[in-house]
Amino acid sequence: MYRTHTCGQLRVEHAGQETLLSGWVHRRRDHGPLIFIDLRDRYGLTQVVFDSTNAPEAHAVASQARSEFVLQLRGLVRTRPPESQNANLPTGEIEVVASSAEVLNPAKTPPLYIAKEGGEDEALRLKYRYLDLRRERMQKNLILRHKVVKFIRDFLDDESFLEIETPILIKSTPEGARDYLVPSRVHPGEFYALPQSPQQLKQLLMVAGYDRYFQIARCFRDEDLRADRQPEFTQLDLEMSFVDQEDVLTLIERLFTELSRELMPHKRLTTPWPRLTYAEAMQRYGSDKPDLRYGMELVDLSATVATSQFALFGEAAANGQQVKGIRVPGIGGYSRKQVDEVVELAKQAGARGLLWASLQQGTDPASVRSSFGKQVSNDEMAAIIATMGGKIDDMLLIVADKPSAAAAVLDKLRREMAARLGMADQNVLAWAWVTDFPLVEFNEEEGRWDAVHHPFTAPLDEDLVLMDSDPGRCRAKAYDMILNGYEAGGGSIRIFQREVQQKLFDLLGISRETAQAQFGHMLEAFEYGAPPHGGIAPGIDRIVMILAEEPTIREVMAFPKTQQAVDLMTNAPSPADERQLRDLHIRVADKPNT
RNA sequence: GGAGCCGGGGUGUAGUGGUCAAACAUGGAACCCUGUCAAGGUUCAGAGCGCGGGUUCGAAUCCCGUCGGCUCCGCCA
Repeated sequence: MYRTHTCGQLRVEHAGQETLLSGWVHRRRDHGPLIFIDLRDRYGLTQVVFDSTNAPEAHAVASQARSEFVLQLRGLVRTRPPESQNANLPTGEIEVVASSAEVLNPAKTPPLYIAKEGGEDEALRLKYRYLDLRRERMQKNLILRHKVVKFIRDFLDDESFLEIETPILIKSTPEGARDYLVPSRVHPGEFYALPQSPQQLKQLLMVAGYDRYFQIARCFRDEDLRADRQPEFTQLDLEMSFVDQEDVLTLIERLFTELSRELMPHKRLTTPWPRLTYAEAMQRYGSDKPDLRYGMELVDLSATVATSQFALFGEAAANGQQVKGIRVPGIGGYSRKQVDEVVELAKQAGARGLLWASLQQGTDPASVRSSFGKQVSNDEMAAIIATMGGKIDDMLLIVADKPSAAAAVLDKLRREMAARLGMADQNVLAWAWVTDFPLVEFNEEEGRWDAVHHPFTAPLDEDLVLMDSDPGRCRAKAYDMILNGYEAGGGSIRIFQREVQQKLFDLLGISRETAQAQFGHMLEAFEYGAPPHGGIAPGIDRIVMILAEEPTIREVMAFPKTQQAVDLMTNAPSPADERQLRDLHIRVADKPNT
């Protein structure tokens, strides 16, 4: 036996009991004849006292112990003298007086401090992840993650959902993200793909009659990484039969509202969740995943400046462009250098330029310091200020560009300014729905229509006719759940009628042969009685990241990869040996020079 | 594929052309110390500044290239 209690367990009521503890040396305070060791495991810290007069052998062990040694000790629990109790520790009212002790395993000086977090290069944390994971921050996050997944499982179980596993080795489909491929040994030259999501499989489960399915599913996408994107990540994959969009939204909203209240009781949220159409979100925020914790909405000035003599405004109106801006409060006093930085930021986001006007001196047009004051009349400036609701000490930032570019630039500026000004309340969970996404969008490069969500997404009933006449305006029964400026999940009601599916394939330029080769199993399945169905896939990593107030998804994953998709701990990926390659019928064409 | 930031004892930083064969803190070693909880005190050891070129009388410091980490754009149905 190694322990009778954990290091987070003992309290005053245990005083007088004999205890056996095992754990890591968190801190050691050596007073010579008296040594204190804080023994740590994932349950907490317990102070152990080693007294050279009462237990010289145990004391000798303690004097040899160092940080992160694994120790086992036996001793008596006792209430600490009142003046030496530690209110900061749950176990702070007691201590264990060691009678015997043993070093189960010594430890080298660790490259990371376990007791003191932060500061070091993240590469070091990733290389020694098993040490990093000992720290409170990662422990807290992984425990929260466990609780989130547990809550989801319990909730869905209560709602009659079945958790069903789907294969990791599946058929590659060409659309969407780049697949991770796995070579087949048995079939030379052929490959499995790892699922980008179990999309088709869950739809086939609906055909199979498992009308309420979910899975905590690992997904794989071979694309470049971001703070909120890893090559493998986890989704709550969920699908329901005999439902419309409202049924899915209602259930998921209830799940995550209850989850938020249960696990994050100190955070506020708005119920019912706000709903925005895609068009509305783009118009008001320039983003399909706006952070609703603050305002600073985009203002459309196109009408205000439609008749302006200022060439930039006039041309915009003539070319079907938009003039839009945001009002940033409190930065009217920005120096020329600071303003230039903001302009530079806008250019990085794709702006050709950025107009600005400082209301540091107030809203009288004559007192406004701006980049375009000489180009417009006082009346025009006054109209712009009025339309944007300008107040003293504001900075107005304005772009004139095609709608997509204006949206991208103002979204970037809105987020950057909100971050600088600390406008987002950390104690708010701004859940919301974005609905009515376009069904397809035109791919300029390839000269064809692409599915915005995926090729099984149903169009809105009333927009069905647009699939022929004006596909770009055809809306879909597709929806995203958003949270604090992140896409927390997305889903749709699927097409379950063969004719509509064929119509969409035709629109996407997928020939019957191609459709048969790629989706034949789906099309065939749908001919055997497919129920109306739809679903959603919330991203577990992102949601936990936001709940934990962490800046990256890596902080809520046990063993994440770097931006180059490398695991610094195991050094994956690594070359395969010749024997393995031969078995897999693979020859490496471009070997790096080593 | 592109842009930006970072890279120095075990760890985190100061140092932005000579005063630096590199300072401070923490960690490490040794000793002192019976109530600490970031314990305290004394002493000692520990890096030539990611790597490779270049500029200069002189380079952690400037320039070029390269490698690694991060952030962002492209990409992510």
